[in-house]
Amino acid sequence: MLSIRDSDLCICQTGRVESSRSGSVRARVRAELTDEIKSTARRHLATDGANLSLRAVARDLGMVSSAIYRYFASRDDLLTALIIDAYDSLGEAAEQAYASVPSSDLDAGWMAICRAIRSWALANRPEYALTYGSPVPGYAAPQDTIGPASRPVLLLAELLREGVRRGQLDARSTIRMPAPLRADLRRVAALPGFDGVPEVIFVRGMTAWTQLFGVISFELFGRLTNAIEDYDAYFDYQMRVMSAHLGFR
Amino acid sequence: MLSIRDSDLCICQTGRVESSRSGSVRARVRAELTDEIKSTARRHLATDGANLSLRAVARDLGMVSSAIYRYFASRDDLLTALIIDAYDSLGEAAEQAYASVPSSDLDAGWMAICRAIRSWALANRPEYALTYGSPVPGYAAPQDTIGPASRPVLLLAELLREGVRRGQLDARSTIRMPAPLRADLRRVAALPGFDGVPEVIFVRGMTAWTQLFGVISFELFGRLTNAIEDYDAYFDYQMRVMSAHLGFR
DNA sequence: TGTACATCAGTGAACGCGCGTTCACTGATGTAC
DNA sequence: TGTACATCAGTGAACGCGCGTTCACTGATGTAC
Repeated sequence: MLSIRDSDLCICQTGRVESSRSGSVRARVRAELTDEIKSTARRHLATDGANLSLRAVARDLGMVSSAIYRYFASRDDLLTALIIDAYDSLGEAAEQAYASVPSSDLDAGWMAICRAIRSWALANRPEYALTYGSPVPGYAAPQDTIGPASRPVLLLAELLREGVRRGQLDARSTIRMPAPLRADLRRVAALPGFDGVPEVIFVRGMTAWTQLFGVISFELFGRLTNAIEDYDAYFDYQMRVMSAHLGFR
Repeated sequence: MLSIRDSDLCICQTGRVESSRSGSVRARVRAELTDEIKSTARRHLATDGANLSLRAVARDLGMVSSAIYRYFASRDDLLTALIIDAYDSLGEAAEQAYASVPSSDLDAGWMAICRAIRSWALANRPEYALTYGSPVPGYAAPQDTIGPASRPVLLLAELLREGVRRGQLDARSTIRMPAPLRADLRRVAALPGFDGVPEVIFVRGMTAWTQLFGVISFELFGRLTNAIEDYDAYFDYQMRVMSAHLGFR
């Protein structure tokens, strides 16, 4: 309780000096407290999972529970904010990893994305469960989450487009696709971000993408205990298998 | 409320006649009510997910909440019973599907297992989320769940062993496995049920297995909305890709 | 077959706790003149 | 620079609800003689 109040006062005192030039102090304090609420809530996710308690968060911050309502209209709104943040931070981590690799090396790009996503998941387990685990009972994700949620997968699309552009992806197929599946893939390939990726390659991308999250979920949700000990080696191997499946050359 | 009480009386009245020969009536009524509690709880899983409420279940059954404690020692015990039942019913469904196909046709066996598991998941969404989704916050699965939980994957092992026995699985590998991964796989291959499956084949089985649950989870947890419409076709295709990956011949 | 006692299912009240959300209010911060 | 008013953050009490679990009790079912 004291810590918050004290820091508020500090900010106000220093803030008052520059209040006229750098936007209102109130706005800055507000932004900071919003962040603090979110990060406290994030900590609670670890133990409570999706049945996150507003009151518990408020208690941790030394506030009265009703004060949270100045920042979030409801518990679900707070949850939504956490979900959006999670997708964004995952997306950013993956984007940075991909950017750090020469775009000519598709295999390296793929492995960088995979490893970044797994690292993020390991470092942010509750957030991973929240976003890629079972849906939260009684919670329906609003439209605002769609954009951030597709950020990671758009990176896959970028990788595939790059491969196509460079002629480094083999578009021949061994397994015949049924017509309805082809139709679905064609529709997706028309969406912005995915345009220009042939169906055969796109479906391979989906296989690899599913495998990526499948392996991570198996690891994090405990499906590999008593089987795998060296998770790093296992993950890397499985992603290499997918790299081969994607058919970079 | 009335329905339960009435049926109890019915059973008791007819039961009294044959009480001496077919085991105690009490035991039978007890077993029936235990089942009824579980199936009511199962219905609640659909809306409440893992934060299942004992009181709500009792209410639905027209009992007082404390009465449940005659059947389950705690809420977690009830949850455990549901989890065990889920694994068992999934395992049985998969086993039956596999048994209905000639054991010489490995591809057919694989597809039968996959489709049975997906069908079960679609028909039992909350149970799927409970067993293969994110772990329940604050709940630690006891030892009793391990057996049932491995029932489905033992079927994969059986399929692989059959393939090895018949010489229908190619044990050559294209991607080099690092030593620690090989060690892990060797350890698993020594467990009862998996014995005799070469590492290379076993790791392919894990790839396919991960993909199976990955695709189902993506479908059920809403990761494919706005992309795939014909889920059946998509699933079948992905499992065929895995069949090819397993390398039956 | 009948009686006496033990077992057990279900009751109802209580304990002690939690939660999300609303609302009238205080007092501090920001703004316009 | 100083004053008057509007905005806003945080309070504290309350509403109405939920929960898991315990416990002394009643009355029915089962068992042994």
